[in-house]
Amino acid sequence: MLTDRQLFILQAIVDDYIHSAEPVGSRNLSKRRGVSYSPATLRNEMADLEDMGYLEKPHSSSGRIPSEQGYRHYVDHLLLPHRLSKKEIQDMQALFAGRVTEAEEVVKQSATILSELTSYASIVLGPEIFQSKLKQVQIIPLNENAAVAILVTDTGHVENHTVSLPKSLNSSDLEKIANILNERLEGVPLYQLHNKIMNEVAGLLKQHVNSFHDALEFTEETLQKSKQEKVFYGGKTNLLSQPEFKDVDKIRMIFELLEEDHTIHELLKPNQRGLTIRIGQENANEAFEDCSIISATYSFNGNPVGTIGIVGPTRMEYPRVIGLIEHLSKDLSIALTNLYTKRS
Amino acid sequence: MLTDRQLFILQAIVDDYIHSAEPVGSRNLSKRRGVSYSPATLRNEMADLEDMGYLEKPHSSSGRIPSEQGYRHYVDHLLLPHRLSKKEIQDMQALFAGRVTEAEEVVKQSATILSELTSYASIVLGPEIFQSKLKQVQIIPLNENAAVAILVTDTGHVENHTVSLPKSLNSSDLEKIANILNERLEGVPLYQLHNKIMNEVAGLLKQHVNSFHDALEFTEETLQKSKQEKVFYGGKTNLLSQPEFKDVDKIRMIFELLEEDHTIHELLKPNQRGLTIRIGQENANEAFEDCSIISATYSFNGNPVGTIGIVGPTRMEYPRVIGLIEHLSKDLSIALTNLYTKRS
DNA sequence: TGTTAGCACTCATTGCTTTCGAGTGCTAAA
DNA sequence: TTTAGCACTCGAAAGCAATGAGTGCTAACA
Repeated sequence: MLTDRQLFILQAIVDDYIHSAEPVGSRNLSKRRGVSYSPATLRNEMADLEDMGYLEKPHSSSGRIPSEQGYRHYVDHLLLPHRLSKKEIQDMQALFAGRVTEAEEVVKQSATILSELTSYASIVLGPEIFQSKLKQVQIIPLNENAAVAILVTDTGHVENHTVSLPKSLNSSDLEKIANILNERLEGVPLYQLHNKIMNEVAGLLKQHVNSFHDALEFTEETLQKSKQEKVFYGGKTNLLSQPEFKDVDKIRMIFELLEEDHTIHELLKPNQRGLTIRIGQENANEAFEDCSIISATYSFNGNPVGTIGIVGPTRMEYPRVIGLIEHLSKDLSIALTNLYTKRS
Repeated sequence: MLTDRQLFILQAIVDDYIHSAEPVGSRNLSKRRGVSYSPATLRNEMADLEDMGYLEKPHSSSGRIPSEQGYRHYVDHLLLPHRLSKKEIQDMQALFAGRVTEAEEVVKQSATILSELTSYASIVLGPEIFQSKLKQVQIIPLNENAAVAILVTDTGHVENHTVSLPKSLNSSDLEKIANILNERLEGVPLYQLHNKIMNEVAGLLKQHVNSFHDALEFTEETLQKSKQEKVFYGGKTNLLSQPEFKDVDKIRMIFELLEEDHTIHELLKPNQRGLTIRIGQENANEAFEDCSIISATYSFNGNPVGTIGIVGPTRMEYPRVIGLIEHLSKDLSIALTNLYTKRS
């Protein structure tokens, strides 16, 4: 077990290294305000901390840097709550000051703000819209082969895609189908659409439309949701300013990974609620071995529907980033939930 | 004026440097197949070419590299038409093989393909939709304060945004407004909407809706087009593999510029028709001083509506990139125009 | 007169030393 | 238990010679 003094020293070293990016030596550490031990004492303690795996040396005669275990212990036990500055809070609240009408838009802007405030890169997932409810369906024929299907949800989200138009359906059929869908499906959560179609709509279609098979297929296609994996990035370029990524190969691996939306989504998708911190190898991905990712879920009407996260070097300003993410994820959840419950 | 031999040598040097990224020396050049001059002769000619500004030396005893003027001359006078490979052509055509129903989607995918085929970064602008015609307007109230406005164009493009709902308009007013708009504005090109509203719609509104002033403002807001500057990027990460950008600061400047959509749009917006090649300083932007940009407009029903472009180092594979861009811009124009004219 | 061989020269790159200094571990004294 | 002292380590920076690909120039050659 670590003594109080060891904890204090570990904390001091991590704090120092986070800001300097330079290995911390005993001499400098002892000069730090608040530290009243001599270099020699510190050396002894630092050697012990290294033996226990909390610190490491880049080479045998250099200062110490925190190991991943060191960061982990710092994050788990030594973190002082960080006071956000006025400006930080204002910048975040400015997001919600305007009329919040579209969830996805706000979420995208969150990514931007977050990367600007942290000068790391941000990743934002979602919001997953399958919980929101269908408000209206529009089918707009474009030519004899294709139509645009538009789904509007109660959260103001609009999805659209083109659907192919079976020859067997004429425009009066389309109108009927649209009417049936709007009548039967308004207020139905998106994830239940498929069931509802099979159980209720199919029967009505059979009753009112001639070529039932085509009509059913067309209906299914019309109500297809866009792929769920919405991944937005902000401030990737910020990473280029970090000294640990001055090597182009390293940053290339990171950037290549950040283009794989699917992998990123898997990595960050909202499984557990609340804040997650992954340090270095904990990310289980070679490209991220020198990165830490801090992420938090945000929720919509009480259910987690997305994630906001920050990618930076393992030497990350944990206290501040955690403060920002916690604050923003809360604000975001409130804003989205307001948006949701205010609907008629 | 350059002699034939000088032209030949210039071409050989540019070709060589483009592929090796190493300064070209007389000795190696003379060993090149097809070159039958001795190193000494080449040295004389190279010195002359340098005096005339077509070549330069990184330092006094190194081989030559093309100057910007050298690239310019190469591009203007020495370019051999490049035969695209089967695979390249296939990859591009695969874009249009499927059902092409939405212009913007195809255009985005063009950016991806282009960056994959070239291993440079691609920039794609547009398509500017203001020429397309309004097909239908939908106004869907979300709550007492806001509604979603949806515009569908004859090209299958769907725009949507939220609009605030004046208290003075009730749902029957909204229905009336939507009816008037659809009746009067179908088939009207988007850029004429404003005029049409003022000239024709305003009168009808006054006639049918009580609070005329609110209604007019609401209508204007409803038909607001999204901002015209659509800029898509592909394969930025490719640039990290180029030896000229192994310096993080250089690449950071480029990436920062590539985040300024507005500047990029200004730089590439379709002014003149056809192919444009900007080499190094011709881009008039410090971040691009080591980059060349090759771009071509694509058109929609005969009018240029967008641009596809490639950003790479000045040492770019000009012949191949030009071949690809020309081919793709033509295909794209045809595909879009087909899409357009096939509409009912 | 245009081409080429020869040669001295240049300069980035590489590898090797040296120096410097911040840092360490260890021992012994306080 | 803490600290002063000291020898030691090792990366970074500086200096230096060797290497070699390249040049410009001159003189010989066809």
